[in-house]
Amino acid sequence: MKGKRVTIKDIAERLNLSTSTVSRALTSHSDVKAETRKLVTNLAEELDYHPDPLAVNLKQRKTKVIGLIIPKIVNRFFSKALAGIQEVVNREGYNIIISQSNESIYAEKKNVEDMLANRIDGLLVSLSKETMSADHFLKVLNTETPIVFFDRVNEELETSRVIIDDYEASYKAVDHLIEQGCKRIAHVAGPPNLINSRNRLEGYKDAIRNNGLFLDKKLIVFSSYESDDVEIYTKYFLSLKHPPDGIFAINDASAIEMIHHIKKAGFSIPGDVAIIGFNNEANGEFIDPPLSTVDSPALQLGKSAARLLFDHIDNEERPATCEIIKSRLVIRESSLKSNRK
Amino acid sequence: MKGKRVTIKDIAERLNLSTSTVSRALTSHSDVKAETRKLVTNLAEELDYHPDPLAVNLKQRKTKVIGLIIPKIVNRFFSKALAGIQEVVNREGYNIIISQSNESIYAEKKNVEDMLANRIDGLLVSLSKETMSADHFLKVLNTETPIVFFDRVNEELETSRVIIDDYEASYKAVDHLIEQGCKRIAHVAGPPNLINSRNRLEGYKDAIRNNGLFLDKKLIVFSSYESDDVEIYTKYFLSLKHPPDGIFAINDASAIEMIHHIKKAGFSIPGDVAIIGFNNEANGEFIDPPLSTVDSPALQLGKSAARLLFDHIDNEERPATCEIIKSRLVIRESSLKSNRK
DNA sequence: CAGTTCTCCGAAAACGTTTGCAGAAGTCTT
DNA sequence: AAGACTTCTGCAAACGTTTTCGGAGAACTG
Repeated sequence: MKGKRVTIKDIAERLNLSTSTVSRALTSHSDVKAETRKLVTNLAEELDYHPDPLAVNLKQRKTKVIGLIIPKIVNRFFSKALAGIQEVVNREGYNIIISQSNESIYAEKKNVEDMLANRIDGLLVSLSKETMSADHFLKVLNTETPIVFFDRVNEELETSRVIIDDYEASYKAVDHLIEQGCKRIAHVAGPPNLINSRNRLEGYKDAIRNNGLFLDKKLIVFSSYESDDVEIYTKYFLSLKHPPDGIFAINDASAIEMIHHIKKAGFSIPGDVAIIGFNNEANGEFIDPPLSTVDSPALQLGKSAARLLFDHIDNEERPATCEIIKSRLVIRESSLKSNRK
Repeated sequence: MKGKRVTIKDIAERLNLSTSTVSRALTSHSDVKAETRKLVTNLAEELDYHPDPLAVNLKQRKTKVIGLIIPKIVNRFFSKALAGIQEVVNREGYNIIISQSNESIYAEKKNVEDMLANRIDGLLVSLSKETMSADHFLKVLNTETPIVFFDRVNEELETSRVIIDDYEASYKAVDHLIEQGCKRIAHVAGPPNLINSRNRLEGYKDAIRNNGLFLDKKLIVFSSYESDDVEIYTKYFLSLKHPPDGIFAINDASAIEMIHHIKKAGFSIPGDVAIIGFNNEANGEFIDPPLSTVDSPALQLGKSAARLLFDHIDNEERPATCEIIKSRLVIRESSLKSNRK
């Protein structure tokens, strides 16, 4: 006995009304007598009526679905952002269709195509590490579907975006390391085509220079986010004639792994080399030594991005804006050389 | 110039055909001359025609959406499962609507209601830690919507489920600890209403007993998955007259935090107490000492659950089954007392 | 060549809503 | 008391498909 959904027609028949009146009574849109409205809403309640989203959407020419393209769900940063997005999206009665680029530009393009074939009402995206140009998003824009980029954003397109204060965060982190007495600070940078990697790199450079230290290009490496990456550049750092006495890593996972390798090589942390990570991931607090890091509010980032997207969906004329979420330095022991803890 | 979607009618007009013929030509369903089919498909290709999923779904009485209810997205285990689910769901051309119970039975019930109001074609769920009974899922079953439980499953309902081999995994982990010479092994168990917690507890108990050790109830604590939890029960263990010399934890996060507290209290790992975690999360490999754990294949779990769900969607008569995914012991240093590394 | 079977295609209904238009009451104005 | 508003409601079209039914013509059968 397949639950036989209650339709608007059922209500109309039982009340001797037309479907139009019932519809109007329910959507509270236009004029219908208070009395009949009461009648309708009561019966609807009683029968546990829910309008069929399929029919409504077809009529309204909306899918009530927003697309999300991220590099990797399992990346904690993105799953946190997803949680934030999901919160506001659900509150709006929308659904999300997720797809992962897996850091591949090829997959990203394919995802965009799929999103377009389905009909989505809006698109949220954080670019893959391989993405250089944003041409594949032009098609989406042509259909008047709003896009909001977050974290790994694009700057060519006339779209809204929300990012964290990468430059400042980076500057503050490096500044802190210098305050602790570090003279040779290494930086593990992200893929250089990502704007946030570049911003962090700039923050790093400026902090070094403004403090009168020597900016040694040998102390900068670019992470490819590959798994065997970390061991390689850690060993590289340690093999230098003048190894770094401080490291600003691309993320906590990288920092934690570096600590492991450095300790194994017989150096002490933070004594020989101080380390600070990025993202404030779960385990950083409990490793040895506890990891200093930058708390990047991924959840809030997701929420803001989603809200911004709905702004655009609700108001076609809304001009594109850029929102910046403030991060926060979290100092633990891995970066504390001085004893004034 | 809002992209003016190409419809089946446009094709029909340009070819002087009826919409029905075009539809048939495209769906390759029934009889239409090869020649006209060619004509239609070519033009469709040329115009970049995509059937409007909204209309198709309304007609087909399907939403092409499956619901997913999990405790927390940011929990790495679940985000991995989500990645697996997402993979097969997307391949089937379905979308996912996600909701989190946040470990609350109240939220879980609400989520189920929402899923029902939207129309979903299937439901994937992993229960909250508070869930005792599964009555709130009966409504779903009444609408003939298939449900598949995974990991944190329900046993009352006549539904398919996929789990990991909790009992065996637990047994093997504890067995390993005993092999290493542990005599007093503690167990951090999960909420006792979750079947997988109970299975692991049983595995633990049997391993203890079958090896002729004394099963000390004082060495069993139940985790509530709250964040301040770990410190409390770690201190409890250490305060015992006869503290444990081995611990089998509920998950890696807990194990890592315990290691932190135990080291801080002046004990050595694995010397004084050996530890093994669960889930094989990212950082376990690089902490000090590297964490032994049980690798639980969340991705595969998600994939299997999703595939099972589609089996049910495609075939209403499919009987409910239970699939068990094998886990694997990952031995690192945190559990190695003997030197035969 | 009349009857039968096939092959292909079109008309129209259907899925469950929303909405423009118009008409039926009722109320107000003068 | 008749016109002019209001206020409420119903009809029917529409959203873009799929699908049932039946019909036209071609091709075969005897």
